[in-house]
Amino acid sequence: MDIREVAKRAGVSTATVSRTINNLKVRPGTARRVRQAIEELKYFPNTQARSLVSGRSRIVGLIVSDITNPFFPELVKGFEDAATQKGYEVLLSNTEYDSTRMANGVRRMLERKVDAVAIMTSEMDASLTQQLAHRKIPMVFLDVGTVDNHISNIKIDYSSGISQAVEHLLELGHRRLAFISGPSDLASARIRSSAFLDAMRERGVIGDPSWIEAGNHRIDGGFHAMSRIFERRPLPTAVLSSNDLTAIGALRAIRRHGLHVPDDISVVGFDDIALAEFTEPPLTTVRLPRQEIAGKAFDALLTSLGDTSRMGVEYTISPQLVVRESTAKARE
Amino acid sequence: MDIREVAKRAGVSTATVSRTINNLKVRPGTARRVRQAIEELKYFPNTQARSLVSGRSRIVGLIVSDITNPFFPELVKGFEDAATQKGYEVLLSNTEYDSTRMANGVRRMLERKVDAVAIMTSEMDASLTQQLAHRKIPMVFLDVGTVDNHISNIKIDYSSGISQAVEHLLELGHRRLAFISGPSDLASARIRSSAFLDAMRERGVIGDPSWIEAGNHRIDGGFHAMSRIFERRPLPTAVLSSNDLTAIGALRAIRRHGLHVPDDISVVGFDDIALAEFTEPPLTTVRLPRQEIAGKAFDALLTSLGDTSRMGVEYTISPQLVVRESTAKARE
DNA sequence: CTGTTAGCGCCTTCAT
DNA sequence: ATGAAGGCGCTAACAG
Repeated sequence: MDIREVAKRAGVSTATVSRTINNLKVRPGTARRVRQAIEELKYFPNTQARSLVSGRSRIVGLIVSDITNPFFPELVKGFEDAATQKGYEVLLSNTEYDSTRMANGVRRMLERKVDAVAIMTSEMDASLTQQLAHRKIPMVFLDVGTVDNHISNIKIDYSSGISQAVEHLLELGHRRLAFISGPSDLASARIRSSAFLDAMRERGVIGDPSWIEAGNHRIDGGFHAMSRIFERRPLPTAVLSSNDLTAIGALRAIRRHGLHVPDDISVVGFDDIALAEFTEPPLTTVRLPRQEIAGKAFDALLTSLGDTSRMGVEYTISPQLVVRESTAKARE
Repeated sequence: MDIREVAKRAGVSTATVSRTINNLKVRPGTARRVRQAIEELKYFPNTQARSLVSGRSRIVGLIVSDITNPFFPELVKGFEDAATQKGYEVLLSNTEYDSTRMANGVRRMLERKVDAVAIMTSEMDASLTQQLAHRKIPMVFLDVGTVDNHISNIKIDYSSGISQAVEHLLELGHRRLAFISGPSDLASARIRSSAFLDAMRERGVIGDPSWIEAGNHRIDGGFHAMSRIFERRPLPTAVLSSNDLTAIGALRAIRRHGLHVPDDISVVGFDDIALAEFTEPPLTTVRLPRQEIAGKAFDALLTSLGDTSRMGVEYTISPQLVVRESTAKARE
């Protein structure tokens, strides 16, 4: 079942069938006959042969840190939806935060001749991206700065997100805000921390760096950070967290400490993972729209692929505060 | 950068290079020279060309319901790990529990010429699997019975898992056990329900079907089912849930009701999703080893792929009770 | 053991 | 607008 059979049945040459499939110049009547033959034979082109000759695979790579981290599944799904809608397949690679695995992933991408790659991990290895850049494979990064030839970027306005959260808490009358940060080797986590300080300062509240306690973006880190916060006086009346898992850990520590959220302490997360809606109480958090991020990332790639001017593009994503039940008026 | 350049540099024919790559008979010395040339040129074979001629793509399909459902990420990861380790790529498809999307997924698999497919969705469309069967593409299912030509199955011993949970609760002195089921149109959920009844009966406890309340395998379903349970007297002293999300909903309803887990009511989940460890209190649950399921599924596929006798294989997976803090001795 | 040759299924000049 | 022919990079006979 190949292009020749279709050609025979439609009484044309294989070239004409090929042109019909690819929407090139074919007389309407001829095209119709070809399409009918295709229909009748339930023919579809052999992707391998196609990419062998065209040099384009219609496969895009997606490199993420860890698909079991609740941040990523939605991102992956959004990306795949966008890709499959345009007739692309996705080659997924988990780095597990490990550079060897990252290198393997890149190798697989190269072997399978991906047309473009989205790199949505937190940190990057320059030598690996160079391998891709060298072959002029368009890339898009998640918030790592520089747009360049073939390189696009999805920028996230963390400041805006953190500002909204701080604003929300200040409006509720909170003045003593603590912040549980992410791992300090994670750029996006550092940005969130300083955005917190900035937001406080801008609003004339003393943004004391000592109100920042270190977490690790996991539940246990949030738990321990919150436990350490309890050893200090005065206690904060509200706690902002660098991500939702951290906030969940904090919620747990607060409950273990015999206090109640939000009556005693307000808690705000960041990311809005699916679970945030179902914590006890439901978590007020800053939503990072992952479907949108994924969609824009794919768009950026598509743009680079279709464009002769090889410059990447930059899209900015704005997080949005989602108020649920873990925040309330400050009591004091 | 192709096989010819390597051949030239090594002073052999392309056929010899090909043989070296594929570990066929080549004189050691020659092979060494070829490998060195490969090394120096950083050559790797073009996958497309390879599969065009061999007819095998070294891509396996993985069809799941919804990657944002916490049950699946670990499964996907396990499967990809197993696959990439053997040099296969994974083509992932989300059905969203929708048969149109499922059909699209199968079409994509066919177009990309997958060598085999793992179908890990809850329910199946026979006409679609026939398309695959027709092309003699090996398949493996998650617990849907029949092993056949090219068709393998990963069987899950739900009865054992449910039994362990029931046993655990009975040992703790519980006699009034309720069960929150999954959606009745889901085979695996029905099996769990009847396994509950069987387990009770076997142990001489009245397994009253009215102690089964309907959930939907989501948090809200667990919440509402538990709320309905609270309208009845006598109250159960322990609740077993068809999956963890259901149990989380139940935990929440119990807390809202002013009762305490495990002091007032014990709760047991099923699946052991990552989150189960971090609920409040940490959830006692029956672990379904998803990495293992994924690994066995891929093994089954590999077996079918390498075997001339076309019969599929069956592996059985045994769930394992994980005792955490949501279960305690019955008070009465 | 190794080289030569003929495709795998498709797209793409180059003619017509 | 269409057809004929060559080749994408590789593997699988078939010779030697």
